[in-house]
Amino acid sequence: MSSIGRRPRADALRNRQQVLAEADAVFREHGAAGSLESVARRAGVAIGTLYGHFPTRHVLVGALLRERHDTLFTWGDELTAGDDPWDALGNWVRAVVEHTATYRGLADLFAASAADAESELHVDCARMTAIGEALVAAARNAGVVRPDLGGEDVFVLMNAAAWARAQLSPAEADRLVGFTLDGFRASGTRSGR
Amino acid sequence: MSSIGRRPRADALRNRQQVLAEADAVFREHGAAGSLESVARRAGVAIGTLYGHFPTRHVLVGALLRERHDTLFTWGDELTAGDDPWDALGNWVRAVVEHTATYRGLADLFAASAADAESELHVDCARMTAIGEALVAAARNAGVVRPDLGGEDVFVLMNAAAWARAQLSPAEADRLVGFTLDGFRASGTRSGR
DNA sequence: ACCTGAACACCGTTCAAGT
DNA sequence: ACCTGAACACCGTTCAAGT
Repeated sequence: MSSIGRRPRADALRNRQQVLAEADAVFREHGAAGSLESVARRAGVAIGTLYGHFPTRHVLVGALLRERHDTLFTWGDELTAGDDPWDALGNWVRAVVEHTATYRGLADLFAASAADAESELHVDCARMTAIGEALVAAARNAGVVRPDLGGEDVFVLMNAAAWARAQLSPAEADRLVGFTLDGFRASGTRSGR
Repeated sequence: MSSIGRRPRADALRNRQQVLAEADAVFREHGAAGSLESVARRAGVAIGTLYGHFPTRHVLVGALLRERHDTLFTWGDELTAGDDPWDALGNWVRAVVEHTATYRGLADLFAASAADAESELHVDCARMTAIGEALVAAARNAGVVRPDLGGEDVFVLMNAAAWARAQLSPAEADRLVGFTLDGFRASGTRSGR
């Protein structure tokens, strides 16, 4: 039998939570590639303790995002069932862009994880792509997006825009999203005409 | 009097060129954030020699890009004088995206340099933005792009797409460029209708 | 069961000493 | 005028030793 379900030691639980809290702070300040030694230092634990709880950076980031992703993905599934597929797609893209920009460099992590099935973040990327795919399919059925648009296009836009949001300027990144979404529309359905 | 115009020592010149050659190789393999120690090692010089010639990473990258940028920017100026402003804009964007993707992480360097007037790459970013501005102005006069489009939008698209090209997939990044350029068009002028 | 911190390998950057 | 490489500060990651 494994130890699943076993109550963890009280100090271990506290260490784990301290590390998560400080990792969030360090990643917000210095990006998702921020120093793990500084995380351990700020959390008041030895570096080995950090590695004991989170063997890789992907696992640590994955633990930090777990809750936020659960909420985000559940909401994404609900969007799929809505009645305005165009607005659903736009709202989804904007929300994920904002989320992905919370840590500078998170888009790079997602890019690496999408291509690496071993990464702890791979399932998250797959889920994100799947939701995009569903939203695109609904919009395609409604005839509001170009017929050649795919879920992958949405994933690329979201990550590229998140990169721009964190590295260049939030406002400019939002403009980029707006222009590109307009480019996603089916010919002749643009709002401006 | 400064030593400008003075003939550099033969060994110094060779070291400089060796460092440039190996830096290009290392940056192509490992990105623009690749190890400078490995560059020096591969070039057969001490680390201090590298720093003597190139005091910062920006200076080194700037020296590597100088020629390519001269060619690129001269061509960009010529594009401005052409007779099809829409094609000119598209060709410019696609060429710069491909260029910026030669070193993974170069878009990040450009993003940092655009915001930092002290960076050796800042003038390059300013020049890139200025050419984009001129191309957008010409396209706006011709009525082929939305009136609210700016040169900054072009800069953002180019860097975000270069990021996507290097981190995700070249083909997908090109699709993103295509969609976004379509979003740049003035209402009612899309090719597909 | 978990924590500690030394150990190893690597890197960026500076600078006194050489030629 | 230029080159060298030791020195310092920092980091990622592992693992034997402790409790």
